[in-house]
Amino acid sequence: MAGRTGKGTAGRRTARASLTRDAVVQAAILFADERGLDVLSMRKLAEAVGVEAMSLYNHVTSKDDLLDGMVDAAVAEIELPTIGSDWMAAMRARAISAHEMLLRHAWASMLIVSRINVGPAMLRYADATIGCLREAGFSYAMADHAMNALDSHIYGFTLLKANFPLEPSEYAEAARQFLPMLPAETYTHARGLAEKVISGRHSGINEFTFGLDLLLDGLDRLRARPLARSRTPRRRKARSRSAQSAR
Amino acid sequence: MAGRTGKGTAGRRTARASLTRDAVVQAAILFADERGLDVLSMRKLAEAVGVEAMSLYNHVTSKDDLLDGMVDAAVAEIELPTIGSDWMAAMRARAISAHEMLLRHAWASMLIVSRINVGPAMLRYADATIGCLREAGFSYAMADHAMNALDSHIYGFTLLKANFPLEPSEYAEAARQFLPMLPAETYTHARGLAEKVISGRHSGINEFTFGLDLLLDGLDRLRARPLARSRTPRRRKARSRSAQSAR
DNA sequence: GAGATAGGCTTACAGCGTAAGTGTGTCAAG
DNA sequence: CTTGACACACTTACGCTGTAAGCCTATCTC
Repeated sequence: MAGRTGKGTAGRRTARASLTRDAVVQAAILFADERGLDVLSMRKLAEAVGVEAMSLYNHVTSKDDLLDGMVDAAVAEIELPTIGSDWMAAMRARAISAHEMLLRHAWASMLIVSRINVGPAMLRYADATIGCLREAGFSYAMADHAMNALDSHIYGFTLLKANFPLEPSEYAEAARQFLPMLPAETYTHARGLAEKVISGRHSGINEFTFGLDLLLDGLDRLRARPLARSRTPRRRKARSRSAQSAR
Repeated sequence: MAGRTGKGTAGRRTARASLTRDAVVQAAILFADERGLDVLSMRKLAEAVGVEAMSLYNHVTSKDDLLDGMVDAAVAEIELPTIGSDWMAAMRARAISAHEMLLRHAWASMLIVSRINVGPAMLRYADATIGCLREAGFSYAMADHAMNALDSHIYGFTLLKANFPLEPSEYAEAARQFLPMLPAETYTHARGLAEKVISGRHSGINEFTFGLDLLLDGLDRLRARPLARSRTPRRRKARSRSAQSAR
């Protein structure tokens, strides 16, 4: 699954061979950015770089290998959290940086959540994140939970947003056109929301930072008092243990 | 894009025609549950229901139409939040029910986040959710933000979990085998986490409810003081000292 | 009976990932 | 300068995909 290491024999550089694994991966990223992941095929990518399809296989072992390379290159663009400083600011910056990368590369979210990623950039990214949280006083288990919750938000939010086919400026008009499909008796509340968007009193824009800050604030409280988790009475009794030590 | 309406001419029922759109969709769901979405092709599905591939197109307009039908049937399995009762319990139950459905139908998360879904079940689902939050005192805008944050967690978490190729019982052993790939100097913290899992002091299991409860608790606080609201530039940070803005 | 129709069927096509084998420009060693 | 090896591009071919187009017939309505 790993693929080639890139430049094996160090210094050698032939005059003819301009194509490299890295060039193929970069071309694939550019192609997917511009035309979409579903359009990316080995034949079309080959055409884009000026060779025949099968020639690409001299540089990647399979299309999956190529996709792995694309993912790791994309993850390498994420700003790593700086260990030691204010953890909340660092994790917030990390999440926003990841979100921005995922918007730049609309294909990336889908690839990341649908395959195993153990490239060097991904490992570095996870390592820096855990390190930042550990430094902030979280246990390994809590750091693991926190990273997982934050990543769920990052990928989930971005996927939902990327899927949504409209620009914010088009929301109101789209809602107006969609309204007739929402009979008032059946879909009272969805209709109410749509009308709010039409009226201009709600933009319909969902901010990435809304859910992110809910999570960060909650994590901060857990960090402050890892034992007594919440003030809400009902359900969280048995669970509060797993909050801190997770057996 | 919509697809057929199902039974057009009401009462008619031929003796011969046993296949219906619904039967095709249900067969596809069963197929995808058992063998995976990537294996599902029109030819294989046709074989499974005992017809030729092209015969399926008498009941669905395209494979995309079939996938739309699968998604809406899956969403229909989610327990709707009951309007009027304790909103937090209702939203918690909704999220867990959705999560369970997504685990039953491992293909569903990916389909839901990667296409536009406006089937009746999805509309009902969204409507009931907004209604529940409105009833709890959230504004339309806040209800929208809340639903989006919760859904991001639901789909993001489930996708990350579904992608992960191991059973919890295998975590420790897998971590042991993976350890040599993590040089201690380069990946100090990730290695520390892996060792924690190996030692048995951290299961490695990430609970869906961990992030979910962080979000619900945060929403509850926002609901209590709706003035410190969503678009706040940076943080609702009176008490946590590490207030900071990370742009 | 006559005609319409729903819903099977076969055929065909362009595109996919990639296994397998061929040809050639460039290198290091003799 | 020759030679052998290798890197790397090439062609061909296979089985798979979704689906357009058209055919055939059992069953319905009149």
